[in-house]
Amino acid sequence: MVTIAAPRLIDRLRSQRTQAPEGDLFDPDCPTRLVLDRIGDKWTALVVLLLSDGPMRFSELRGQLGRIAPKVLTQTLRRMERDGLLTREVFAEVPPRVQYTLTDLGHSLSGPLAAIGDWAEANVGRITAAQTAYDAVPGN
Amino acid sequence: MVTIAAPRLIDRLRSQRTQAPEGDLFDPDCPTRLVLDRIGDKWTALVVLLLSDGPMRFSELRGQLGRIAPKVLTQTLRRMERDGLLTREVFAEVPPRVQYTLTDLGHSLSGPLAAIGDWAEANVGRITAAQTAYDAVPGN
DNA sequence: CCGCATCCGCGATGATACTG
DNA sequence: CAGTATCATCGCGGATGCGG
Repeated sequence: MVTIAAPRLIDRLRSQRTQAPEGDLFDPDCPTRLVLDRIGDKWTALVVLLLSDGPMRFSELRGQLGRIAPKVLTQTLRRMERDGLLTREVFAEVPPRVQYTLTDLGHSLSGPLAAIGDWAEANVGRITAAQTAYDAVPGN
Repeated sequence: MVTIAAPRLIDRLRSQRTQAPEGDLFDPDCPTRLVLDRIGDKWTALVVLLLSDGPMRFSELRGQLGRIAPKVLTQTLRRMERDGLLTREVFAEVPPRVQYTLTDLGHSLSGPLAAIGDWAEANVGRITAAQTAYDAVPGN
């Protein structure tokens, strides 16, 4: 029933790659790997999805994420700012307010990420089922 | 110029969630988080993309991935097998041969993953540029 | 050829407490 | 409110060597 196939990446892989256009995921030395690392860290993907709806401030993000240490959230946001995924605006008010806004680059990532997220939410059941089935076999 | 938005996930987040249909990414206790962890680990995504083109054996994967320790590849493949993403077939030949094949579940993941991969390859330049720009500012 | 066993470093994550 | 500082942990990922 499932007939999705991965197109461009694999094609480029099969053909002898002489010069990657921009980046090559399968080149161990290509910084493209860094992108996957970022996406894969525990919070970046969630932050992108949250901010895709509009700017948020620190506490809002913290509340939505739940159980994230302030230090970790700061680290995540700083790294994302460095990567150009979001911008940070500090308002000299009392009480202080800091607003985080997704850049165009960040917005362009939210689409693919949402697809992954939807897939995850749709298929958790199958995965956990597969896990228990696997664990039920004595050999494993 | 970029106008992509993340749809369903956020909608579900905004509306008071009484009962998630299957899983809820923003619930800290939902195993959906595990999915992101898997995707985010260093090799799973690449393995899915490689296998989306057809079955491969251990050594082939190892060669394409480049610089992966056998132990780590084994761990990755076992975990993916447990999660129901691929199947493992051992052929009693000399020399022995072990073939890894993507399941339907695994194939259904390759689409979204390829999108992420394409995004990564297309935007590495912007990211690294943003990084050097960020690092050039004395304050950071 | 496949991959298991052992040892290990290190970065990511977290809990807690404190400050402008 | 929005962080910073400090300490502790934990498991990924890697190196190396051996076995079926």
